Amino acid sequence: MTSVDEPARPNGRIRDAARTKAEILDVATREFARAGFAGARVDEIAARTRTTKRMIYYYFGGKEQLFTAVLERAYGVIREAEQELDVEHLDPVAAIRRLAELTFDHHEQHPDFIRLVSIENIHEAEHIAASEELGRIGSPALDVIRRILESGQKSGLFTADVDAVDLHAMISAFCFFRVANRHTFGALFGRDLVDPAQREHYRNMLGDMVIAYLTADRSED
Amino acid sequence: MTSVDEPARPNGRIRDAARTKAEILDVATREFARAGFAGARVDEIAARTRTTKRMIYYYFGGKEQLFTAVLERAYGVIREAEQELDVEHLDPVAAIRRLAELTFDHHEQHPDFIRLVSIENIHEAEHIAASEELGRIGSPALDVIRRILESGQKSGLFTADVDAVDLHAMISAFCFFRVANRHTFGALFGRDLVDPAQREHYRNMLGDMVIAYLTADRSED
DNA sequence: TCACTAATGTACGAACTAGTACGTTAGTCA
DNA sequence: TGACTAACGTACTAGTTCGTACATTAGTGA
Repeated sequence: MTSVDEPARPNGRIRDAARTKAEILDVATREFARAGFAGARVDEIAARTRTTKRMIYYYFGGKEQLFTAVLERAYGVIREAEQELDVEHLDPVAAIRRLAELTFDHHEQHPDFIRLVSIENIHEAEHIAASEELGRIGSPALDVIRRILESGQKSGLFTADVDAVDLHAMISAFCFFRVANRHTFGALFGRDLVDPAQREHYRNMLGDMVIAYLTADRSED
Repeated sequence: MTSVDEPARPNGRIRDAARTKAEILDVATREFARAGFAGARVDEIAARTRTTKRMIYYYFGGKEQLFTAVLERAYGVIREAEQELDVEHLDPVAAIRRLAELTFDHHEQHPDFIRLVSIENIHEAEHIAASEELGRIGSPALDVIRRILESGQKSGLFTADVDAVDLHAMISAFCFFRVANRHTFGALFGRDLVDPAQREHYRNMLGDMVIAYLTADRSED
């Protein structure tokens, strides 16, 4: 996330629309992720920036639109990361495993993003629906999966009938759940899914699961 | 969930503590699931019951404790369902598949429960932590998984090193994500994970995934 | 250098919202 | 049958929270 700090002019205020907007988005991301949409406080967000509440309304229009902007930026970060995906020089099995691991890493490194997505689902994705930007972005990762799958299926390594969106859902489900449901799962089963000591274990488990699914012989059913 | 309706006495009020409590819990479940903890309105809950806000405070003490009570009951429903799990007469492969399918079905049939759990995770499971009842319940499903795994491993059907809690996490992740993230996933990828026409497809996918993972040969890595 | 506008700050209000003080009544048990 | 209490209702308040009216200033282009 774009964090900004520079020596504020001794007395007078500095004018920098881009910086002010970015700072509001930074703080708002944390506040919405912390407390949910209804729980987040516009006054609290304003207090934690170097500007005032007035500016939130000036730049974003309202709480609702601010949340949408926060979501847009958060999804933008993922999209960028996905665009740098470079796994297609690997053989299909290694490529899928690597892609799954990168999803695993990204989710782990962006718990606020996970929380925002959970929150947006409580609101039935109404902000995504209201956002032009979010409506039209595809998923670079999906294209990558599509190509790897095709190549793996052609060479007979993978079971024929697996769909890219489904595989993406499977990988996301594992990675998302691990971070999003960390707290209830920990409280109920006494196991921290995000324990650093278990990180490699779960990372391998994900890869094993996906590869096992893709290479399994399903004729026996 | 315990829904209650009976002919209200023409004029006078009826006194039935159990019914009043249950009715409050019913309505509160829906309201919290709809809007999250902070977004839920105590007045709204009261308005939708046949009693008044006063009673919510009389019986539960406050909004926070009401949410905890709602969670306790919701988890109670799952626990009951899990106690009726009857799969151990099946061979290990069929038993695990059946167990996964029952989890799949239960999650699908209780979207409000899924939402409550998502909400509780936003609040870092603080209500579960505050609840004696929820702290001490184990998971009947977990015991079942443990026994099936052991039997499957003993007979050499399953890979040796799989842990019951991990397998439970894997199954839950798939089932939970499908329901919880339905809206954002649908908005971004144009696919409804809970589309009835795709139900059997995803139900099979889950079973295939779990069995493939459990029976895969991991020696080659 | 001056006028003009984008950017900013202050102060305030209207509506909402969790929670409570106080009064009432239905059922029950001695 | 009468007294006692659990169960219930009404009306209100204190504090919060989103949003805005109004005033101000920094930068910029003519």
